[in-house]
Amino acid sequence: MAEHRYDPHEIEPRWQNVWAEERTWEVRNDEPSEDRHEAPGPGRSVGATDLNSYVLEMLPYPSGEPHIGHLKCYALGDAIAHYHRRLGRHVLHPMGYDAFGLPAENHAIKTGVHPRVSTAESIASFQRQFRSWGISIDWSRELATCEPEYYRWTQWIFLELFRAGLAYRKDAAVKWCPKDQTVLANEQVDADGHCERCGAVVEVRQLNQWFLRITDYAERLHDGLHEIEWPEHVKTMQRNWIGRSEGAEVTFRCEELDVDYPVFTTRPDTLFGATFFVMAPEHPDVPRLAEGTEHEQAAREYVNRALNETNEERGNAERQKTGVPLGRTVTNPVNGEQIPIYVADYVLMEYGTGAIMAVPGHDERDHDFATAFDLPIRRVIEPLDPQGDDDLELPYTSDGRLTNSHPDFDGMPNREALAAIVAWLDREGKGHASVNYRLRDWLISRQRYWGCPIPIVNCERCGTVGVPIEQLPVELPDVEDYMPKGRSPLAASESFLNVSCPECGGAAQRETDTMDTFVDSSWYFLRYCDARNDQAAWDPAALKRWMPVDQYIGGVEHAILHLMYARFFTKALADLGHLDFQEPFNALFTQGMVTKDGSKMSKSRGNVVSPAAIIERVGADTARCYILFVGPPDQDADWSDDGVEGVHRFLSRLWRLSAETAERAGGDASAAPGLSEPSTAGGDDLALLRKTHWAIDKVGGDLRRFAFNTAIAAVMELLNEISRLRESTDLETQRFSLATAASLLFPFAPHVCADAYDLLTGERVWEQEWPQADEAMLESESYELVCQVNGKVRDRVQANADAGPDELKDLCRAAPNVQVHLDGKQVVKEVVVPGKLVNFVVR
RNA sequence: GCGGCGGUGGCGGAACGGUAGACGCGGGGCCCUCAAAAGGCCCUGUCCGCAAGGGCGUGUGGGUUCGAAUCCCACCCGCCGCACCA
Repeated sequence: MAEHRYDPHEIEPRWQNVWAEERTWEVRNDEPSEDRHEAPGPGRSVGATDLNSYVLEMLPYPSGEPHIGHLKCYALGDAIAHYHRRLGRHVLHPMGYDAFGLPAENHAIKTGVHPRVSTAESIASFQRQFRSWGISIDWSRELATCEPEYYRWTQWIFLELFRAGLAYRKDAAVKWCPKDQTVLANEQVDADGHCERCGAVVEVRQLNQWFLRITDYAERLHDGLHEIEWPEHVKTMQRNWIGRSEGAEVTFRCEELDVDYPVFTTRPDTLFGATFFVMAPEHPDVPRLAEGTEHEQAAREYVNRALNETNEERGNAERQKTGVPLGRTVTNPVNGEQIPIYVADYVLMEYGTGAIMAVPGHDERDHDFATAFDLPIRRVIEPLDPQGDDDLELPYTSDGRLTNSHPDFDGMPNREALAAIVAWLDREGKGHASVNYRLRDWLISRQRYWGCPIPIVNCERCGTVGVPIEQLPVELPDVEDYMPKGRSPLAASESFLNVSCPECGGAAQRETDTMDTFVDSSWYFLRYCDARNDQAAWDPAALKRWMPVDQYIGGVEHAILHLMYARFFTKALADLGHLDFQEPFNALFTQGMVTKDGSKMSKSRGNVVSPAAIIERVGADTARCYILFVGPPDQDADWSDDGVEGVHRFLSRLWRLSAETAERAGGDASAAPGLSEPSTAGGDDLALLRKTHWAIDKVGGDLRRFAFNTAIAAVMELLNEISRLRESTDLETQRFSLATAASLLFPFAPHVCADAYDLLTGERVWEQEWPQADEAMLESESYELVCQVNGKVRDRVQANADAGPDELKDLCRAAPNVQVHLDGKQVVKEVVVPGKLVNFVVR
């Protein structure tokens, strides 16, 4: 017998070539929506709407080479895509590149290579590696967000939003990174006020910026979470980010200046306890209020200091409260009291109205401030049933009943009083119930080169004018100097900058900011559906066929931003009549990180595992299989080179046994192709067939719940059994079991399984229906009955599958070691679980 | 502080309320070999015992149950997200 040796470096390219040449994984938009398999098996009732499936992994940011996290993500998605195909569905499984953005540009600045060039190189490297991994991508739909064919439609979407009033420009205090020389989105600044990318301390600047009105969608983004199958923690993060609070808007009036100041509060029940009023340093009325008072100078100095503070300093709740009185008062609308106005940095301009009513008796922050400034603290809620000294002290933030408020409300439970007070305010025209959100509008302007140009022309006569659709794309000019200098490098290109106004034809200038890259990735999943369309962003029929995405896969790091923005775009585009669905991703799976020696891989730690090196050593199948085998895919997994060897041994054994078995069967599988299950069997043959059906059942179930690690373990068990029963089973039984093992493992290790299946049957495993477990084969005629006494296992005996409870009890009672523990005792209860166990409770 | 997730052998991890530790790694022993590599077979939670068998075991303490890693209560520890959001 010839020596059979598993050689992934021969096997993998060979099958990759077949798939590339035959364009196996391409799907068409005009294929009839019917089952791909001629004869759907029993239980294969895939509904009409289920016949198309869209499996999508988050598109990679091409920088350098793919890392191990990419391997995990695409190994995961590929397994799902293959499984869906084998269930008879058409599967859209595309790939693209999120190719604009700061990292590419920074890298370019460092190395002197133009971002267009370095990005193209990275993309080429990603393509090469993805192909070497053998992932089943429809390459005909490949895209990169930096291509004019793509960003033409990014610009079109921007203009649609602009026309709908959802893209607007305003002066705003924005976060400015002095190192990257650009404005940052709130989300790109960490909690301590550092630039997320370079770590520099962020400053504040006033600039005229483009925003997208995501706040209009706060409520729908919040409520829409109910209808999608996402991990609970991701939904929670999104809810926290949206930050919905119910409360009331209450108007406080400054009589001296004749101005109303509405505030938002979640606690209108504590209104009678408001003893002062605080404005944020950024509040536009602060200078005006202080003007002419003895505090004018102090207020100005305080505001200046506060504006120059970093978020790190300002965000610290622990530090002593600071502030300055403005020398004015406002009227508390519920009791007419005049309460002093302060300016203090613990109040944020971005949230609510930038001003608050302060209730030191029932809010910790207000209490801190009142203590520091010796302001009155009034209790207006008392505990119903004081639990300890804490309840009798202020601030008291729990529920209770009203006191010191007003005869109409005193004594009322505070929740009830809250509603009653809001109703009263409403009647009096002094306030109303209100919902407030933490979410802010999305700042998309970037003073950077490597991004999608904002398709706007600024005309002195006509104002802000959108570029007409037929003039799109506004191409990114090929400038020499793309170093950021505080304004966009695009402004340096005269030919780009100076245009004639699309409306009046007069001299005008282009907008020179580019868009945040999150804009590019907020709609790419739509473009895949119709990636080569040069007449429109998509044909609605194509979206109807594929959208929404059935299964989206990616890292948790995108739990908030990317996923929120994509949802926002979907809702906005639906409102504009371009889409007929509200949520882009029906189901989401978030994969865990791959670590090395327990910590995150990084160049500085020197613990980076390169996918290319692993594949060079053991092949793509092993690498893919290992990363899915090592643990549940949603959890972090530690990379172990020894563990990889174990999986390599397993695949090696699968292939070797298949090759040997095929040879013993005559090596003419292709002459008589096909696979059928041996019909009559007994003894070990039956045992092996049973194990095979057990594995079919197990792997299918595990795939449906993303338990890839146990699915692979089940195939390992099956292979161990095949190997163990090698000498005592028929060749046909072995052939059937091995081919089934290859078939079940194909979604994880496609090359070796395609090869093994071909050797054994002469057929293409990816064209085969997913195996069906035979119910009858899942049950055997006897099983091991567990015999317990007082819940402890004392013996095990063979029982017939059809034995009744009495028979089982007798069997158990007769077991030798059970008798020992029953001896001299009285049985007070007998528990029988047919198919499992018998438990005698004795005294 | 708030919210979420988790804690099981030497390690990664399995276990619809029903045999804890599947599968893999690591370790030990053996076979094949002149030798090695590769491969194959067996053992491997822990303590007592020659063995049969028994005791103890899923972060801690309680509870529910014939039976708890699993359900409930309290607590400890770890990770992640948010955090002066009125």
